[in-house]
Amino acid sequence: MDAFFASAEEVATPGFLGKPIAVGSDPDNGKGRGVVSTANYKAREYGIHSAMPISIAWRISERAKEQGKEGVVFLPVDFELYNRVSDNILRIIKKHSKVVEQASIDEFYFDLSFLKTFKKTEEECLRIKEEIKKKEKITCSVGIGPNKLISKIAAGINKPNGMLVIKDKEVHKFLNPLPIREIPGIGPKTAQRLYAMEVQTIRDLIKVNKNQLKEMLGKQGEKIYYKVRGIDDDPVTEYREVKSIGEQTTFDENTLDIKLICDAFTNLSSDVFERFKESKFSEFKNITITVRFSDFETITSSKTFKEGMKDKKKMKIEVLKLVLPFLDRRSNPRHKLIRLIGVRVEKLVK
DNA sequence: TCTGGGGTCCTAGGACCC
DNA sequence: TCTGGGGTCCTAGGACCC
Repeated sequence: MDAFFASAEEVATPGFLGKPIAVGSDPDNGKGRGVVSTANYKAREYGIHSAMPISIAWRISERAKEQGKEGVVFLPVDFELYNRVSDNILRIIKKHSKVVEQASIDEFYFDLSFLKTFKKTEEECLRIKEEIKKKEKITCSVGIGPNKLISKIAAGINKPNGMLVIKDKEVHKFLNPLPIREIPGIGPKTAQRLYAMEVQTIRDLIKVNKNQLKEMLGKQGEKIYYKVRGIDDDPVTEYREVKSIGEQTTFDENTLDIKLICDAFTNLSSDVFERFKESKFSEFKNITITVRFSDFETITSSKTFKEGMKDKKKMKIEVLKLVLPFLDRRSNPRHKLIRLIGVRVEKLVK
C-alpha cells in the first residue's frame, strides 16, 4: 500500500484531503521524542519522511507556516484503524488468489502462477488494484515477477500507484543498474561496508565472489550472492508462527528514578502478559528485558526457564529480578540516564 | 538533528553432555 | 599433566524490516 497509515487516515477523515499529513509520535510542540511512521506524499514534498525524528518534522512544519504554506497535520498511530483496512484488503486479494501471504500490515505476496502468463497476471493485478481503490479508496503499488524477491523490488520502483512487470528474461537487465540498498537485507551497515569496496550498484556487487561475501557477511552474504542474481526460492506461505511477544516504551525524559523505572517495567510486564494471554499460546519459557541508555547503548538481559510460565505475578517477579542488577549503582558507574525499557517473552508453547 | 515500537534472524562464546 | 570432537542450549548483541 502507498503511504499506508497516512492514506488510511485520509480516507477516515475527509477533511484531511490535500493536506500534508505525518502519522507518528506526538510532536509535543517540538519536544516530542518519537519518529514519523508515515508521511503522505504532500508531506514528503516538504521533506518529511518515515523514520525522521518527529521534532524535525515539527520544525519543518513551523517553517512552512511562516512562509505562508499549510501546516502539517500530525496524527498518532491508530493501529485499530489500519488493521481494519488491512483485513479488508487481504479479503479482496483472497478473492483473486488462493495463497496470500501477509508480509506486514501493508504488504502482501500472492501467487498467480496458475494464470500461466504474465499478461493475464498483469490484467488480474489491475483488477485487484481497481477493487482496492474502489472499496478502500487507497492506492497500492504492484510488482510482478518470477519470485518474491523480484516482485518486491519491482513493487518499490514505481510508487505510488505503480505497477511493474519483470519477466524471467528481464531480471538481470532490471537488477543491474539498481543501487545495492534496493536488495532486501542490505541495510545501512552492510551498504556502508560495500561502499567502502567501491560497490554501489547491483552490477558492481555481482562481481564480488561468493566466498568473499560469505567471509565478510556470513550467512547473509551468501543470501546476497543469490539475491543480486535474482535467485529466490522462498515460497509464498499463508501462515507464519509467532516467535515472541513484547513491548517497549521510551520515557518522556531520560531518568534514573528507581520507582518510576520499576513501575514502568511492572506495567510493561502486565501489558505483555495480557497480550500473551490473548494469544493461542499457553506458556512461555523465556523473558528478555531491554534497557537503553541516554547514549543509545542498549543492553538486554534474559532468562530461560525449565518449566513454562503462565502466571502474571511470577512473570512480574522474574522481570524485576532481571531489572535489579541494572539499578545497582555499581553496574552504572557513570550514572547514565535510562531512555527506554522493554519486556519480551519468547520460547512460546502451545 | 536526534533518533519509536513491533518483530525476525544470525553470530559468537560459554556451559554442558557424550 | 594436559587434554579431541561432535552436538545442544543459553545468553548477549547486532542487523534488518515495516
